[in-house]
Amino acid sequence: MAAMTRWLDPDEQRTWRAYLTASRVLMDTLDRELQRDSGMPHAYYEILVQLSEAPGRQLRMSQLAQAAGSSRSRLSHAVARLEAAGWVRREDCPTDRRGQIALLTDEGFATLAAAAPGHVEGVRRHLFDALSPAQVDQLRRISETLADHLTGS
Amino acid sequence: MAAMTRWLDPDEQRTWRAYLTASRVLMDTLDRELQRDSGMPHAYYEILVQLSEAPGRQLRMSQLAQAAGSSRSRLSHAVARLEAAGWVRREDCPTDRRGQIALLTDEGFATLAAAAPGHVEGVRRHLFDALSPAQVDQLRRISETLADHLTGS
DNA sequence: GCGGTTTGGTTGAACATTCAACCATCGGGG
DNA sequence: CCCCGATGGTTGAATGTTCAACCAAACCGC
Repeated sequence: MAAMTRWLDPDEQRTWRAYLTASRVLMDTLDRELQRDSGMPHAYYEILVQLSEAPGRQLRMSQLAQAAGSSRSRLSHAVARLEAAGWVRREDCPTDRRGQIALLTDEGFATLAAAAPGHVEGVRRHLFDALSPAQVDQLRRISETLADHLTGS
Repeated sequence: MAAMTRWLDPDEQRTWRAYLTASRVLMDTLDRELQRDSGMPHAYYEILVQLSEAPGRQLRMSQLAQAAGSSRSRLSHAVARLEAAGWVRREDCPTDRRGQIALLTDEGFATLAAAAPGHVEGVRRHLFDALSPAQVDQLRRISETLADHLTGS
């Protein structure tokens, strides 16, 4: 037997709607800026960032998928595109014959280096400039709590 | 001449990463639950919700696009699908021969009513249950500030 | 080392979104 | 009244994402 639905009260409704709108508009804006200035969607930028921060600028496909918050299938398609663009290369993994290693090419690194300043400026303008230092701190705690809660369960 | 990039300091980095992860995982989770339980993506759910709350359960396409945070093109495609599913119907606008009115069918309303409890439960479980009342309040203020900032500029 | 399960990764089809081009109508200024 | 720019909406192609099916290699127990 089903328990009664715990509906949202008016305050929660308002919070949820505001959150939905804000995160949608923020992401849309950053995504469009990145596409306009660097010709890639935010998800692809994330992949390049993760690779650039990995030792040797390379990662196993699975680890890269995890780091970039992507499904393996999605990553597979994405890396195929990034490879076609010359920004990423694939190599066989020496220790596991099933494995593939994605590695950031010099050209990919250069593209990322060119894209980063504009994107960071966008994040600052659209997010941090609007919030007080206290709010930034609150947002960090809230986000970390949520991420823990979601991945923990 | 370009000004120096205002890079993110370590605290800001951490906040931005946490926010990215949390909002991505939250939305992915809710989206997958909605798809599994009701066979529609979150964006389509939003369209049905907006229609259900409009007077007469109908809206002009443009207003609906605005309300659902969608481009007109996207909405056009989406409504075509929703119409094929029998959840929405299109009618000509009597006062503007260019216009189209989208209206929620009874079947669409029933589908929405069936989907809502599960979805709301998901929002509560994945979002509100993880946060303290103070944090919920903070999140609301932050989100409203951001939305204002983004749509204002 | 054999057979079954799990893991790593890819593939193709279905679906969703974006972008630019397009058509029709509306509305305002000569 | 006519023209012209702005508005409302759709379309098709290109691009991304998801889902399920699949293959191969690794791991595990015996």
